[in-house]
Amino acid sequence: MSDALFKALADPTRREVLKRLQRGPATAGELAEEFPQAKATLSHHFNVLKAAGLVRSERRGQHVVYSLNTSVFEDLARMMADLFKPERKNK
Amino acid sequence: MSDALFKALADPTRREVLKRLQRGPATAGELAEEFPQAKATLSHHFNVLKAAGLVRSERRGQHVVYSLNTSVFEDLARMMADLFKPERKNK
DNA sequence: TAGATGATTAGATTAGTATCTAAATATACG
DNA sequence: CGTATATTTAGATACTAATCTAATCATCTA
Repeated sequence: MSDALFKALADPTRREVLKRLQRGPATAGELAEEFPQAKATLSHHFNVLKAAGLVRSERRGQHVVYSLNTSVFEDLARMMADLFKPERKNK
Repeated sequence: MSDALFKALADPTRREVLKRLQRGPATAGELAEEFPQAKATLSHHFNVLKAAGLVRSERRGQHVVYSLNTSVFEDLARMMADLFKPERKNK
C-alpha cells in the first residue's frame, strides 16, 4: 500500500510528471511530448502513478486525461510524519 | 539531492530501520539483529540512509551508533508539499 | 467500414538494486 | 602483539525497474 506510493515517488521522471500535473490536467500525449522518453515508457509511468493513487485518468474520446489526485497528499503527509514522529497516534 | 532521499525511502526495510530509530539510537549490530537480512545487507542500507541524510552515524569504540537525523524532515516535508502545492514560494 | 490518430500492452534489453558469503578493516583487551 | 568482537567492503548473483520498438486496442471521422 504505502510501498506503491514510495516506489512511485522514487523515480525522478514520475515526480516531474506530478509537478507538470500541478499546472492542470493533461492528456497522455501532451505529457509524453514534454519528456524525452518514448510514449510507451511514459504510459508505464502513468500506470505506476495510478497504482499508487497519485493520479487519476479519464478517457475523453480518443484521449486519456490524467490529473493529480490531491487527496492522497493527506495520506502521504501522514506516512511521512509517521516515519519521524511515532508518538502521534494515527487518529 | 532529493533523488537520494526518495530512493532511500523507496525500500521497505530502510523505512523500518527509520521507524526503529524513532525509539532511539542503536548500534549497527543491534539494528541488524532485528532484521532477517545479513549484517552486510543492513550495512548497505545504513549507507543509503546516511547518503540521503536521514541518519547519522558515530563510532563508539567497536560500535557504530546510528541515530535519526530529524532535521531532514523539514526538507522532506517541503519536497512533498512541493510535489502537490507549487504555488507556495520556497521561502 | 476503412483509415487516421491517440494510447496502451507485449516482448526484449539494459541498468540498477537487494542480497548473500567471504574477506578486509577497526577497535578493545588480554 | 594476537585474538575476539563489531562493522564495513568486495565480489557475485538474482531480482526489479526503466526503457525501447513493434504490435494491439480504442475512438473518431470521412
